[in-house]
Parts: sequence; C-alpha cells; structure tokens
Amino acid sequence: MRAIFCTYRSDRELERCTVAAETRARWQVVYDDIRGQIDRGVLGKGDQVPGEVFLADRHGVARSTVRSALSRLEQEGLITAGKGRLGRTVRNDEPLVWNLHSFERRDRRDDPNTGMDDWARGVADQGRIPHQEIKPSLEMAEATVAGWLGVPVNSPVVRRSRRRAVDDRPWQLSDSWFPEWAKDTPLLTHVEDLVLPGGALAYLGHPQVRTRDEIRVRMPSPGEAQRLEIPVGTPVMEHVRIGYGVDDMPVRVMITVAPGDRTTLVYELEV
Amino acid sequence: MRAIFCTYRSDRELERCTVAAETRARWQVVYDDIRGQIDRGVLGKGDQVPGEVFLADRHGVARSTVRSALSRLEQEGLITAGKGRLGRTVRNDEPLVWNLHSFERRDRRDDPNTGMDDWARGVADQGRIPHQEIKPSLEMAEATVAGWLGVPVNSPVVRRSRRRAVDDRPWQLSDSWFPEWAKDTPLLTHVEDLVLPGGALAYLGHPQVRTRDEIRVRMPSPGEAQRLEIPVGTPVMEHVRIGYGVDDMPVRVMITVAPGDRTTLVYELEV
DNA sequence: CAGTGGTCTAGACCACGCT
DNA sequence: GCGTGGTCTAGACCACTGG
Repeated sequence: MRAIFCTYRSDRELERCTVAAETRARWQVVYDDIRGQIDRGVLGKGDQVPGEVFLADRHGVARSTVRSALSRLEQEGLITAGKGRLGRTVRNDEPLVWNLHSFERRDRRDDPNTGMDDWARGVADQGRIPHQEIKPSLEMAEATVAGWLGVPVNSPVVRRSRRRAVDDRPWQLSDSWFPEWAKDTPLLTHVEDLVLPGGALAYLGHPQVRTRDEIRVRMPSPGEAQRLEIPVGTPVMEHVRIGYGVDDMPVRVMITVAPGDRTTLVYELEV
Repeated sequence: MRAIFCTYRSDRELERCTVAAETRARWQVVYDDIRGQIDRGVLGKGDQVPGEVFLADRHGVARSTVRSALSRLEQEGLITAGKGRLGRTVRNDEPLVWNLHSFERRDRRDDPNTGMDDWARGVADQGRIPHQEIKPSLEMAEATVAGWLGVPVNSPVVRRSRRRAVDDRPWQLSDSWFPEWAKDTPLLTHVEDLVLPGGALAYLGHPQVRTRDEIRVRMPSPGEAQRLEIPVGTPVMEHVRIGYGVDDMPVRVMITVAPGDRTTLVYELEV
C-alpha cells in the first residue's frame, strides 16, 4: 500500500491529500495533471488545453479515459469546450457585483436622464453596458407565486418578464409578479424600464417597506443554460425578493436567475 | 427525417417517446426519458433509478451511452450514485434556512443556558441538531485575507476554523480571521463556542458596527467536496462577511463555504 | 451469490472551424 | 485538408453491497 501525496492549491490555501496508489484511477492522473497546471499557472486563463489525443498518448491511456478527466474539469467549471479547431480552453470569467442592499431600496439610483433603472445604473457604474428586454403579461398565478404573493391560486397577476444582458451577453432572467391592482397601471403596458420618482411601486401608491430575500443555488435547467449561455459546470444563483407594503401584504415578488460565474451578490448592512 | 420509437418499461408504467433522429443524440433520449420521469413524479425523491444495463437494453444503446445520460443527470444534481447493490437514486435534500440578516447582528440570539451561539440557535429553532468543532490558530495573513482585514501581508492574524454539522452531517466550513489584537483574547484559546453578552466581538471591546457580505457560487474543490460530503453536481455558496468596527476598520472576516443543496440564505431588510 | 456502478480499451464515424 | 471535440459500440475486469 504505497502512499502518494498530491497537492492541491485552492484560492486561499494549499491542501494536501493522501491517496493510496491502488485506488487512484488513471483518469484521475490525467485530471491531476491538468488541474495542477491550471493551479500553478502553467495554464493561464484563456489558454488552450492540450488535446484529447495528445493527452491519451502522453499518459498512455485510451481517449475515453482522457475524456473522463476533462469532463470532470468541465463540471468543476475550470475549463470549457469549443467546437471545431478551437479545442478546450481554461475558463476566464469576470464576475459582476450586484449590490442587493441598495438594489431597489431607499437609496435606489434610477436615472431619469438616461432612462436607466436601478439595476442598469449599478451595471453602468462598473463600466459595463447594460441592456434589458421586458415583456409584461397578465397571467393566472401558479401555486408558488400565489403563495409568495398571498393571493389565491389561478387569480390574475401581472408578470413582468425580464431578460437582462451586459456587454451584449445574457446576464439574468428576472421575473416580477404583482397583485391584481397592477393590471390598471403602466406595469402591464410599459415595455421599457419604468423610471419613476422613488421607484415605480412607490409612485403607484404601493411602496415596499420591507423585503425578504431568499438565495438558493443549483445547477441550471437545460432551458436556462441555453437562454443564459451557461457552459457546462456552471451553477446558477436563484434570488427571490418578496416586497411587502405598508399593510404588510406582498406588493411584488421578483425571481432572478443569474449565472454563478458572472455574479457576486453584495449586502452592506448596518448592525 | 426518420423517427425512432423507443419504448421504456418502468416498474410502474410503460412509456413511449418519439424523437427526431437527426436532432437528438441517443444519450439525450435516455436523458429525457429519466428527466421526464423525475419531472412528472413517476420517479419520486429517494426512488431508485433503473440500472445501466436495463436502460441500455430498453433503449437499444451501449452501456456507455446510458452512462453519458446518467452522468449528465448527476451533474445537474438530480440523481446520485450509490455503491454496490444500491444503484442510483433520485436526490432528496432538505435545505436549511440561514438567516443572514439577523446572523451575528444586533438581534443575535446566543443562548448562555445551552452554550449555543447564534448559528446553533438558528439551526436548533428549525428542529435540527447543530454541532461545531472550532480550531483556533495564530497564522500569517495571506494576500486575500490581509486585503480584507486591512493588515500587511504575512502579519500575524488569529484564525478560528470551524467545521459545522447538522444532524451529524457536515454542513459548513467557516473560517473567521481577526487582527493581531485577538491573540491576547479567548478567540485564540477557547475551542468552544464563545458565548459572551452581546457577542464575543462587542464583549472584547471591538464591536461590529457595519458588515459587508459578498456571496459567490462555484463548484467545490476536491478537498471541499470530500470534507462536506458533497455529491457530484452540487455547487457551493461562498459567503464572505467583513465586519467593520467603530473606526471603520475591519475587526473580523468570516469566510463560509456551504453546500448548495442544503442551504437557503435569507436576508430580511427594512427599506 | 448476483447485480450494481467504476473504470478502461480500441476501435469508429461525424460536424465543426481554422488554414 | 486536418485536427478538434461529440458520439457511439462491444466488449472487459473490478469493488462493492444486498439478500
């Protein structure tokens, strides 16, 4: 029983693990080879990963064994596969900060001059170009949304479905749901950002006085992966914000799905 | 455009699917079969997934083709693989709510009677059994931590490394880092929860008056996956809380890594 | 023991995209 | 054209676990 010491360098610390030689699979040897090169900086961000046939030859294994190793690295979000002559490359993604403490709250920064809402301003302030498409619709509330909004299932609700992009790349899918009163407001008719003094909800007489945010993380569904151009091995954040009015009833529910490799959530709180 | 009819017999029902031959890979047919059964509830949480050989036979494909489909479902966190006779099962995880608005803040709920700190109380209130091990140590600050704490690189800092478990299952890895002053306090010597009136930091004369939380999501490193018993296809949340003191200097940085399938973050905010 | 998933091989054909 | 990854086959041996 011979022991092998393998080192693994994380962002914050160096770890060491001991593995029995007999238990180490051949695909793991290939995996460690590439992973080590990435961690040590031999392979930098955006660099091309050696090809499957080359690695199979070098390690003396079958091509499918190499594919097991590379597919694991893809799952972990370290590399991404191109098509044709491109080959695989080491992933390189710049996360965007999304400040959820200030987002759509007291100190919201809608800009009537540029027509940018709070989200767009936050993106523009980071030197990126925001863009969003909005599709309003009148729908029957499904169970989940009905529960959050505190209305009966299948009662009419207004939905504003957003697809947000940054620098012409898809960034977020964000759906807002409002109770029935919203059907007589621009929330149902206006297809652009609603930039109104104090925020659209306050302007329409239904200010949010309290919010509850729930954050979950999971792998994307095939549909989400397609619409957000999410590569294999990238999780998504699911952010649900429920806004409550002065009577402590929900005035809006917003469900946002954001790719994990392009998003950092921030909350700044006073104790 | 040739159509392939494939029939699949589960224990409970016989299904038939029609697929365009040109547009759909054969592993995707198998994938859609199982995914559909999960989505429609034919396969419930905890149920056993049909075996590889069985599926290969029913769909008339090679076993490795079936494995491609099942491995994709594993990546997406829908099923999990057992060993030996167990086979694969549909995943079944109950997320635990972690309220980060109240966590370690003004309304913290440490309990001197039970010796539970704020986190443990939050878990116990949800009917689960919390447990944590703490390892304090004096270390040299790495670049990341030094930057967050606002101290020189390689200057001495106190680290309290936590491994939290719920119901005897690993739950979080949480490391707190304190500036040099902490080396003369129980923060460096006490290996249990520090339950002190108003919270340890306030009691020791360095209250947090403001915090900044950063939340990121990624796939776990191999070490994290092992220590937290994270199955394939499960992302982690990385939560960084920087606490600032009355002089607006950081008094503590806490980095928490939590498995995505067992955690829901909650922030409740007043507008 | 029988059946499960884990690993592995040595081939094969294809679509794609660069040169 | 040629090398890339995507898909697929038909075998094989192994460790593990339940009945």
